[in-house]
Amino acid sequence: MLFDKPENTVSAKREEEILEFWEKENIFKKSVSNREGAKKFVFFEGPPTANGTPHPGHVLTKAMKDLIPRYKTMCGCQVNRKAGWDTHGLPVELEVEKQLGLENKQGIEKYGIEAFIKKCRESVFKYEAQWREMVTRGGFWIDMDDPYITCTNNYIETVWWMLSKFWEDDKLYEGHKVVPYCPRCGTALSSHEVAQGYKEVEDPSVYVRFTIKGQTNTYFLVWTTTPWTLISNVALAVGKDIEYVKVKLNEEYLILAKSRLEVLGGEGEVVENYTGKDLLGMEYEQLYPFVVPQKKAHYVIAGDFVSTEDGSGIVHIAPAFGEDDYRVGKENDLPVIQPVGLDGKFTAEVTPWADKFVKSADPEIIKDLKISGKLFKSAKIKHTYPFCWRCNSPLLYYARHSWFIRTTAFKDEIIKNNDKINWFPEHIKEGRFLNFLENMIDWAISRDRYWGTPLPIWVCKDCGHHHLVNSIANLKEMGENVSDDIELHRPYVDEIILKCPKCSGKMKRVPEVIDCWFDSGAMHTAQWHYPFENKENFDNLFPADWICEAVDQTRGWFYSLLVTGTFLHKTSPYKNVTVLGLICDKNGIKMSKSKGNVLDCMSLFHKYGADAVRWSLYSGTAPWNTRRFYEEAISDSQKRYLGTLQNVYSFFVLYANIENFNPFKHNIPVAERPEIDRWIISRFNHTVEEVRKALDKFEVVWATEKMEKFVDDLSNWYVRRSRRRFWTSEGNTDSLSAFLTLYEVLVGIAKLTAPFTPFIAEDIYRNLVCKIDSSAPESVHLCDYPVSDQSLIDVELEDRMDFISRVVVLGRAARNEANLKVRQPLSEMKVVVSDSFSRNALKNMEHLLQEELNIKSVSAVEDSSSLMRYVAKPNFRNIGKGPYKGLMPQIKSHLEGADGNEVRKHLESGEYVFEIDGKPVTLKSEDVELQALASDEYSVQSDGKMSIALVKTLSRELLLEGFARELVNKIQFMRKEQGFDIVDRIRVGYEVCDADKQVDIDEAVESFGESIKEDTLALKIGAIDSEMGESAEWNINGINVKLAIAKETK
RNA sequence: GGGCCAUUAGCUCAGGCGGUUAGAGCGCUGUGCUGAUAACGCAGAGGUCUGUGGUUCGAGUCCACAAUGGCCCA
Repeated sequence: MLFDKPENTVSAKREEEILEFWEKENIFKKSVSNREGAKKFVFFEGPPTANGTPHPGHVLTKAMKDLIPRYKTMCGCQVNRKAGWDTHGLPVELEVEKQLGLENKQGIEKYGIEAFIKKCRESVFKYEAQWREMVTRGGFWIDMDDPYITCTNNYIETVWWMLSKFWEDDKLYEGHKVVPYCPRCGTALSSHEVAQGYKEVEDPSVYVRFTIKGQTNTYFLVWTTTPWTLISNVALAVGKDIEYVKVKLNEEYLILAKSRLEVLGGEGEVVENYTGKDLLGMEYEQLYPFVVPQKKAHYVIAGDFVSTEDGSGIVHIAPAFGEDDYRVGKENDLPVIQPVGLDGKFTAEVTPWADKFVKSADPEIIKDLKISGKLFKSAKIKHTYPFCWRCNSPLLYYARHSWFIRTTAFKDEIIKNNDKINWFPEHIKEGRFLNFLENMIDWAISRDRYWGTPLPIWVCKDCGHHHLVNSIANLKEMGENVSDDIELHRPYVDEIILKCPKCSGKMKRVPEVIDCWFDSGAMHTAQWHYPFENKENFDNLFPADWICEAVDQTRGWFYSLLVTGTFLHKTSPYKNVTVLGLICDKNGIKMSKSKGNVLDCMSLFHKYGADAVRWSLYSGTAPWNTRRFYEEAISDSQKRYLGTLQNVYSFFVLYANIENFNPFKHNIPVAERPEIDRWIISRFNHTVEEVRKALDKFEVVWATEKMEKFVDDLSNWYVRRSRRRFWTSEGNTDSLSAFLTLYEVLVGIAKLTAPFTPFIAEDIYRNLVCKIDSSAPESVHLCDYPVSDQSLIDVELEDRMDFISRVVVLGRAARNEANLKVRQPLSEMKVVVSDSFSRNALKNMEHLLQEELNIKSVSAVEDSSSLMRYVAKPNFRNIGKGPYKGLMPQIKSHLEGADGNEVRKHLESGEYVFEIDGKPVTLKSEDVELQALASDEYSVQSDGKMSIALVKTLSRELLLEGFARELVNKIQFMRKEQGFDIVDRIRVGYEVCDADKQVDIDEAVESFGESIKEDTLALKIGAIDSEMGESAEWNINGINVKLAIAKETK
């Protein structure tokens, strides 16, 4: 045996053997090192967090991130693939807190920061083994032995260096950020966490009088649901274009929005009208003067968020406790009054309520307002308010101290760089991403947490000088007793005291760590520990030619890369980016742990094979669309593509072994091979061209479509039609051509499919090539990607075959309609042809049609008027381009009314001329489409471009042959059913049940006995005898016949 | 509230330059093959291309508005 017999099914076992082979022979590493010195295709890996199990979404990402680098490698590029791990951040901390049963930051500090971050470090790689297993088993090639890891000293050192660049350029500053904050846990919550904790509650709803300066007895009427924030009030906001009124009510004057007059309960009298603009700048008296503002405060400003849906249309502004408040506060340079501690309690300055939790102070504040006469009205309101999902405390919006990167200072450059990126799909570029960039605010990069890259800023206790440490060397130089194995994490770096360069005082580090998005966004530089080492790597491998992640990275990684790249390297760190869509279940519901609809990838790999999972992710729909992912989709794609390919491959091996065919011993130039061989070779080269074109544009799904079509053509046309050529054992040229052709095409498709389905590709290649050619590369993944040979593409031949297969489709349809099964031979098919191309094609490929349709003769007829009736229609495409463009409707109705057969005759002899509104119109045959309608004598089919007619009449001869073919069919079935071996000889007994039909069957056996015997390996056909097995009654084209068979011992 | 995407056969999806019979796979019905066989082939039925307007000789495709669903941002 020259070739190994392939497994019948795509087995997981085969894939696992291939994995072992890759591992043992280091094929991945070789695929990279082989291309040393070649043009580089730069790929950046977006680092996943390994503190959870991999999800189908990750498999999709990995699959795409594997395909393109494999393709580019085979195209001759060197594609380094350094893996990465994102290791810092709140999710990791939360996981550990849960594991340790800790409930808040106090708990962590009690537990000990050092012990805590040790646990974090362990937890980060808790699922690494599972990730490795998924990545390896999926055939996703990436260098996991030398990954970049965001929590290593090297990585952190580069991040510090990058931060220093921002610092030196005054792009890193201190400020405040209003965050949803849980005072009990002492932590800010992410928007996702906040969304989990909304509840409907009853809160106070109070209207308060703010005394206007310089006007007696006149007040702004202000509404709030958080009375405790009134102490921090610094301004009132109105809508610029909203109408306001002054109302005289009893002895006082109140100002509020005109459309909110209902607040006054229908009382009072409007004495003056304003628009918001008129009120701007008006000053009022501070409500609670516990804290004296350091800047100008307590006047009216404009706010675009002011609405008149509730309240009074005048909004109280406390920048310390509201996002909008903070923003307008900054815009108007208002002070921030924040007499509330991180524990949510008032500080000592607020004498009456010091050390009281702010929300609990509300009733007392209301009481106090009432006593002082500031309260206009007080009630309760039901609304939704966020609570901590962990401890159920009401969240406070709280301005926390934070560090920012001044991204808005180079926003224009960022947007300019975005313009140079190729986005796939394109709409993200000008849509979602640009929208995000245009609404950019400064990037709050600090986090009041433990497990993260420490913000390397030290502050002098004495003179307040700030210093940003930009390297370990710098740390050692300025710090006291920095040990050589210092770990750049809390609490170790917290303990380091620097000597102040200004006053020699002691400097301590600020407590914050940084946002882990900065970590991952720094990878283009930090993965190399640049500039401390690997300068060359950085120079050669920046920027990336291509990156690819899911759509949720638009404001994540895609953004952080672009920001850091633009600032540091003045360019986008990536040139092309493919954005992947969401993974949903069969019902279009997003796959998520909480919904319990996540498919387990490893079991899918085991059940269907990684190739099948991969193909199902590449095909079907474009990668950026939302993708429904479910088992049937995988088994479908397995059957549709891999199963078909596997079948052809097994077929080849089966017969190549029987014939002992060795492709290296024969050489038949393609030009000398039969047409059908040249056809499939042409189709192959065409497919190569299209697949390359698609992949060069990252249009993955187009490539899969072309490949599926090709494999279908190969199996269901080429092999089907050529089957008999593989059965001969005589080694004639025709048979050898077939073997050579199928061999070459199979090896070609193995290479073509290698980046997509690397396992089956390797299997085919190793068996068909390495088995007999020791000089060939040991793996398909070390080969070059097929290049389409233009000289082997024969468009005319492909068109001709296309024409023939259309004739076949029509022929089969005609048979179906006339209820004539293919087993029943027919005498004649007429094909109506009007041009020399079809006439040639028909003549040329007559035998294909005869075999495929079981028809004795195929003839071309020029004139079909006796067969069918024609209806003429304009060829819109042609006419629309010509001078009669404007007359289309008239032409259409004329042609519909005309005698189609007449029109056809005219066209055949040149042109068809008629008049519309007295003007002549001349049409050529390409301007008109003719459609045929059926007639009775024939079974006629037409597809608009051509027509065929099957002669339905059966001669005695055809009828008998039909019986014979039917008998063969039943006998073969019985052979199989009774478990005979393929080579067993038999004798056949028959008995006709309908006496008057006896003669028909007898005659059929007489005339076609030899061919029946040949096909069924029968030695004799006669009456049923007693030694034969159980007889069975069959319907042989309407005649009931009993059949029995017995083994002949020779 | 803002941005973007989607809506095509019972289901999952193609439809690249606007051209008149809108395609594929699955499912369904019928049927074939039995020397690739626990497969597979073929045929048929099945569509007001979400709706309404518009541009055009011609719209699934371009434009406007609307509806429904999704993602993101507030």
